[in-house]
Amino acid sequence: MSEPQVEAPNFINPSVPEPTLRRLPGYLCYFQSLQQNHLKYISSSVIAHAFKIDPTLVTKDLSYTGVKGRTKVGYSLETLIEAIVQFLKFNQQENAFLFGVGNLGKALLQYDGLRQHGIKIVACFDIHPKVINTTVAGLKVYPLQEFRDLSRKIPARLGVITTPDNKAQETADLLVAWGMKAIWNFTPQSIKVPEKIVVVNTNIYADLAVILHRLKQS
Amino acid sequence: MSEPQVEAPNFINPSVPEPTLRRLPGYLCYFQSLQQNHLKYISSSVIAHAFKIDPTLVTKDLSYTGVKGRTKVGYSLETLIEAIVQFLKFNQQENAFLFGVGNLGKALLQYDGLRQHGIKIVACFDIHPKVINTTVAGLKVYPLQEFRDLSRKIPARLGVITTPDNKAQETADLLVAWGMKAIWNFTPQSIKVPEKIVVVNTNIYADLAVILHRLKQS
DNA sequence: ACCTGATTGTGAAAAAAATAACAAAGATTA
DNA sequence: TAATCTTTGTTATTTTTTTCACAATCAGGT
Repeated sequence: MSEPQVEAPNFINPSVPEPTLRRLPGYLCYFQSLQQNHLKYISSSVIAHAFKIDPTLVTKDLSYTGVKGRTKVGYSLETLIEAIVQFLKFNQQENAFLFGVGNLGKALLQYDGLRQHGIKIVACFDIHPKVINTTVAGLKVYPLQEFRDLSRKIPARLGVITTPDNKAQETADLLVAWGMKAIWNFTPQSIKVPEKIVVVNTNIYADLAVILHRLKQS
Repeated sequence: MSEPQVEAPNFINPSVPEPTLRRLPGYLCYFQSLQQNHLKYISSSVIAHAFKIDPTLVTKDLSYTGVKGRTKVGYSLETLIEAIVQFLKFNQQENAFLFGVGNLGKALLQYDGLRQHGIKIVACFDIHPKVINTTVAGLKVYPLQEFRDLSRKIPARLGVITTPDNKAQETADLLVAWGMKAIWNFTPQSIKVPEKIVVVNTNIYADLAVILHRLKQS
């Protein structure tokens, strides 16, 4: 634990494959639970078994974070965890605005997990009088009109869209207009934004489709 | 609209690629919104543009559902929508049990979208006295002990896990023990189940990792 | 001091997915 | 009626991702 096992952070960073990026948070969660059980080291084959993938793939995924394993020992959990957290920027606070305080919006606002992974929702908005000015998870719900003002007062680059599906596009337009750099879209509706804006869609129906398809096959 | 444009449903079904399966619900939502705007036909190039992917890819995805497009016209929206719904089994009711009535669990219970896509949550369970016997979205919250009995009375193959992370594995074990065939795991924790059980993980941290990575690059 | 066997890490091969190229069909217009 | 031009749909190619094969390392035991 004395010498640094992490090297070449993101300097030699030949564009991480997206599948790798998507697996890393899963590893992280797994490693953290192992660490709570007082484990110190883990090998790629054990990880691979837990995730039902090939050990080589695990090795390659982990290599992107810069960690080095020790022959016959495996990877240090502590080092791995720190490296992945840093690599994924889960320790750097990123402010976010949330739009649409319905069931899902409320769930996200009350969810500790986002905070623990660097996302701080700094304000939330809605257009329904019934929720406006109520408080959810310690945050006042503002009318959408106030987004413009607040976006000037509070620095944030990320907008979370949890509106009804048919409001997704106009909300996205608004976010872009007031300077958001990234949009996390929880509606199944595809949204159109300028080239440079980062958009990531979280669409549970995609997962549902996979479940139903596999279920009917088996 | 008179002759059937849908043929070869899933007979000649050379295992649909998972990426295709995951894109289809997005198309469906898009088509439905277009239909509400009284559009009748759509071409692969327009779809491709909306989703920022290659038109050929759209064509191939749609071909799995058995729909045939018309040269110079495109695909009939009505036919497409019906074909995708049938293909993804969104019109066949699938009963589900939900475990863990926290923020996320409640949000899912109150969410109409699942019902509209064939998922009917028939009962929900928790272990905390504070929520047991309360009612959420018209469903009584049962103590986990009653799962065994209820699973015998109500036929269901799908279990939804929305417990805290550290309860995911034991919940999964219970689901398997009482005959669930598929598990939809909303915790980031990877779970270990017998070979034949279908598991799909919905892990928002995977999406978060992609956002943060793209955000820091740009 | 020397095996032994588990483990990392890398480069090659295979598989999967996306894109490109192109042929065929058929609305639409001249 | 013929020409044109958009669109589908198929086959080939390229790119991406995963898996395989194997060399190098080195803890732990003999």
